[in-house]
Amino acid sequence: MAQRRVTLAQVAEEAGVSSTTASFVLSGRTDMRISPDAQRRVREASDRLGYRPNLTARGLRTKVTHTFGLVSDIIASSGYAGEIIRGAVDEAATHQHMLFVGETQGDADLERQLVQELFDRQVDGLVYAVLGPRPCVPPETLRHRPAVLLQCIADGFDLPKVMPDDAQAGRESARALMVVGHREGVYAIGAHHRTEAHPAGIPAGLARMNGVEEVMAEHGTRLAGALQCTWEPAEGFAAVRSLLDSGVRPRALICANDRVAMGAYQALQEDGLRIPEDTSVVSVDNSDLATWLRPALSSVDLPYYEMGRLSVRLLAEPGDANGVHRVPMRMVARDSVAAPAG
Amino acid sequence: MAQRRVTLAQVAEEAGVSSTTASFVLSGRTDMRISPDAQRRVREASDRLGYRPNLTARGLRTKVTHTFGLVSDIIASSGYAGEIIRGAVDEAATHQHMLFVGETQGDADLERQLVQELFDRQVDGLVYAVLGPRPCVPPETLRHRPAVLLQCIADGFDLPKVMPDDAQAGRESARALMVVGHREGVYAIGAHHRTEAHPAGIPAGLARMNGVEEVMAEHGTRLAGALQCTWEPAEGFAAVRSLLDSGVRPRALICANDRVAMGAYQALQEDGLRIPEDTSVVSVDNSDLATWLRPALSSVDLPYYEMGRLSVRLLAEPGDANGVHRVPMRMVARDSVAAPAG
DNA sequence: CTGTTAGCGCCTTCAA
DNA sequence: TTGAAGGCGCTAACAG
Repeated sequence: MAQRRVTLAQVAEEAGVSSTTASFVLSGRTDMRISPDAQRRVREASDRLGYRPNLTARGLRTKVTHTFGLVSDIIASSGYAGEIIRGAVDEAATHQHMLFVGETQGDADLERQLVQELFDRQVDGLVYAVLGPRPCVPPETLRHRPAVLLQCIADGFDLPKVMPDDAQAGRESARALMVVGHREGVYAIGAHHRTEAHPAGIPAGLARMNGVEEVMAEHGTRLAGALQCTWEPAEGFAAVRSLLDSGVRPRALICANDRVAMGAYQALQEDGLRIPEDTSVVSVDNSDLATWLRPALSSVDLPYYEMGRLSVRLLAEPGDANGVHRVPMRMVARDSVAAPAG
Repeated sequence: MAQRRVTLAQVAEEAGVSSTTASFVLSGRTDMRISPDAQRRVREASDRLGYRPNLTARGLRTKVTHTFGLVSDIIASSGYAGEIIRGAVDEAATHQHMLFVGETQGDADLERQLVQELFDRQVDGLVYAVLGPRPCVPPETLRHRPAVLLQCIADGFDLPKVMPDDAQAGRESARALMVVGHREGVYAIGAHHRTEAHPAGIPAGLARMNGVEEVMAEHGTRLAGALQCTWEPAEGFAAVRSLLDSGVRPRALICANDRVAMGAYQALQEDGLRIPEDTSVVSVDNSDLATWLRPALSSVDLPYYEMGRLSVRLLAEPGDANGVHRVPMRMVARDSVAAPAG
């Protein structure tokens, strides 16, 4: 068992000063003049004894804990969304804060409880995150507290909100194809499928499609078609399979994410279509998967790390930051796009 | 700004009792008899005022914070290792604890500092994790503290250690092939390549190869060959490519992980070899990738979530748990294995 | 059955 | 330039 920790009082005694003096010296404050000699004695005593401040006590006294919380529905589940945590942890560290991480599995009760508990622990601020950009209702407790909403579309909450710029993602996807000359035979795969939770279609998908259509319109053209499917490889495969089976030879595919693109690759390759010579493919996520596919996949970066970072930064440097902060999504070009043949 | 929090003293006053009584009632202790009437009054006052205990103050007083820490070198970076965090967070929650997450980028100084700071915050215990199973030197501070080592091979630290059972993974891989009749033409891909950090080969790889060889020997056979490569798709592709180019038609491949297997698929398919009819493939990771490949890949589960969970459990329920805890790695059979043709 | 008293370890006003 | 005293909010001995 750890031997009893050294306290400030002990350091003070060892140095032959009062704890007040020791406190001033060790917290490096200069507004109160302490004689150089006393300073030295305190420092030496502290080192000799291996003093470490009790941060719990300090937090109780000052009401500032140098702690942030990150609560999300199912954060790490989606593989790379763990990047959000990394971004948040890193940014917290640069501000000398530690990060509490909590997960609620989407259970609203648990969520309220968790947020509550974090504030019971006197966190200096809280990031409330959901897995994908979507409407959601944060616990009321957040309302008048230092907090940031991540990927959470919530009207009536006057807080900073961090969102990926999905419309830009759509524009970047389309632009990558337009710029090499594609105009016809461009299909969207997994565009914005409807789910029980999102009867109008996934918000991210809708926003991206708007971006795609905007850019294609600027170039005097439009999508040849859009196939709905969930955002998994098997579904992407099936969607492209059905397209091919109906006799279509698409010139370019705009895939909802890298996993859908993987399915698309499988279907195209099954029919001997070459990427990018016969069919160009672009996608969104810029996950590792994009680099693993052959040929490597051009994909719009989904900046999880950056979003985690920014959220915490907004906590640490509040300023006047309420409102939506859109994190850029830029195309990372690889080898899956070429000019249309012929 | 949050209005001033309600304190226990205020609840006590509102209920017309002393704060001691209020404290006993609200922490649900029964060893001291409080009249039902007083209990009711305290509860009502607490509800009416919206009382929430200040956990910082409680922690200072009791020296128990209901907090654990998880510090690792580069935790979330590897995609699915974020699962470790999830497992740890979940298990902490079941023990009414919150989890601090910290990351050190492998910097030893930062590491010492982080561990120190977590104990300054009075965490009840600490998981020290590294990305892959490997020898490492935890900060001395951990020595006489409640801590668990995760994937960290450290002699001289008398602490519970959690490790994946890589030898079992090797046995499971080989067994899946043996059981359907493979004896010849079995190659290991990315077996245990040497790196700067591991001149003798990656520890996990070595352990697995031992398992593979053990089982194959039991069946009176051995590997036809082992190709070294780093554990990425491009390298797996290149390794299998070179095998095929040298005229070999392997009957089965034991891949170091799902990414290597993905590269293997690409090479095999390029040559028109069918999986599993011509060549069976097994692997380790059981990542999502295994389900995305066509045909779906049989892969030994790498239980990140479970390891995170177990580590925290060992913190929460210490018992006499020092020594190594091996977490089972079991084959998850899918569609990439078949009996050898002919 | 309940209240008084005394800290946990630290910071900070005030007086010397 | 320094020290004494008080209190952050809570719990735990010990009386009554």
